[in-house]
Amino acid sequence: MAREMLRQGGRSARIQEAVHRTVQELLKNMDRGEITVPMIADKAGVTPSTIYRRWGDLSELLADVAVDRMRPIADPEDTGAMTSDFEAFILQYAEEMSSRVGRALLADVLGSLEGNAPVKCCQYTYHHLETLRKRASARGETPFDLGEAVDFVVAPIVYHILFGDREPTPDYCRALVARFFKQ
Amino acid sequence: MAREMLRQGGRSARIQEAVHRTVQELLKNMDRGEITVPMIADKAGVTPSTIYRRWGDLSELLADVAVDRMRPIADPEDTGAMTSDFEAFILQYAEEMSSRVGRALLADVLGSLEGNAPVKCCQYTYHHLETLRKRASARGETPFDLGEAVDFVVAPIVYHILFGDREPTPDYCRALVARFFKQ
DNA sequence: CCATTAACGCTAAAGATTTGCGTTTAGGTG
DNA sequence: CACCTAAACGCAAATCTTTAGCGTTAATGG
Repeated sequence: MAREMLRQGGRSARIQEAVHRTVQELLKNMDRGEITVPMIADKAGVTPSTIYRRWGDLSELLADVAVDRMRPIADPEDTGAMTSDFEAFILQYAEEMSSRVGRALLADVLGSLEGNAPVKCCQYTYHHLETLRKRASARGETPFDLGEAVDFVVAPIVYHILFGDREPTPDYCRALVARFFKQ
Repeated sequence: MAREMLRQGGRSARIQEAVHRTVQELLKNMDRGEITVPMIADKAGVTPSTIYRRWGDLSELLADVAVDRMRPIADPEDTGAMTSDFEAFILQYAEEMSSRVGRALLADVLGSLEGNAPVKCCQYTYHHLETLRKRASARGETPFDLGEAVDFVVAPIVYHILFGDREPTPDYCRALVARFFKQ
């Protein structure tokens, strides 16, 4: 997001909502390279200057929307055991992030020079991992370390998606997970 | 780079050279957010349309320049043993990539939607690691696996730089390296 | 040395971004 | 609850960026 809103209610919120929704719809139907601020403004029923003043430029707006779309809606599935919980979460994470949409979200999040979209995005991941960790603790399993989970499993997956040097296939992801718990 | 040049000599090469040099100078003195194509064209003594036709847009040009700047100029230092070679290389890699300039290069490389800047950039890393691996083999040491080196060490460093969730300090990097060789 | 055509320069048109100014309205205050 | 203040907006002019047409230059191959 650009700056945090000083005014949260009414018109301001309605416009944010309309703009976000418009961006998401446009992203479904066209390449991000073809999307422009005036185009978004028109479809959202707002003037371009409103968008420029509020978000700065297109990449900040896209990053804002991307972070919003990445926000967790549900906790990771509970499969009954830590390792299977973890593996299930990672497989879904890799699939989502390596999809066309996921790659676009990552690009948008990392493309914002201002703001702190990257940190927010990565906090969502930590949050999910933390949920799994607590769940494991509650079961009496010896929990894993958050930082190590990111280093061993999440980081490699994201690296390969970003640099395109290999595909994060389910087999590859399972191997990462296995290596992590066997360390 | 946009497409590969069909004509490599004379004027075409001079212009590429001038534009690249101009971009690098501008990057030293100002934020990338303030740099524009007409500004580059002016300082390089070219018309803007030439840049647009050849590179497409600013982010492609920046990616092209960034890849160029990342191209290895020298092999990693030879310290006499594989583990110290590897650690020395990683420490330098982390320092370069986490610097102001390095973060900008990474952002530019990953910011190009077209082209294959990310793959090229990452191939440079593989090339360096391969050099270290061969050198170890020649010494009679049992060499490490390239893919695992990226997964265990390079990927976490890059992840933390990109998402800003922690600093890749020398201590942290050394711990990654130690974990890799102890695995 | 000549022919071919990729790549360039110039310029006008189209489009995106910024800016000034008046208006609306959210959030606070008496 | 009516009022005040300033944030956020709409509108429109000015500025800047990007695209496209067309003639010119010069790299490459014969």
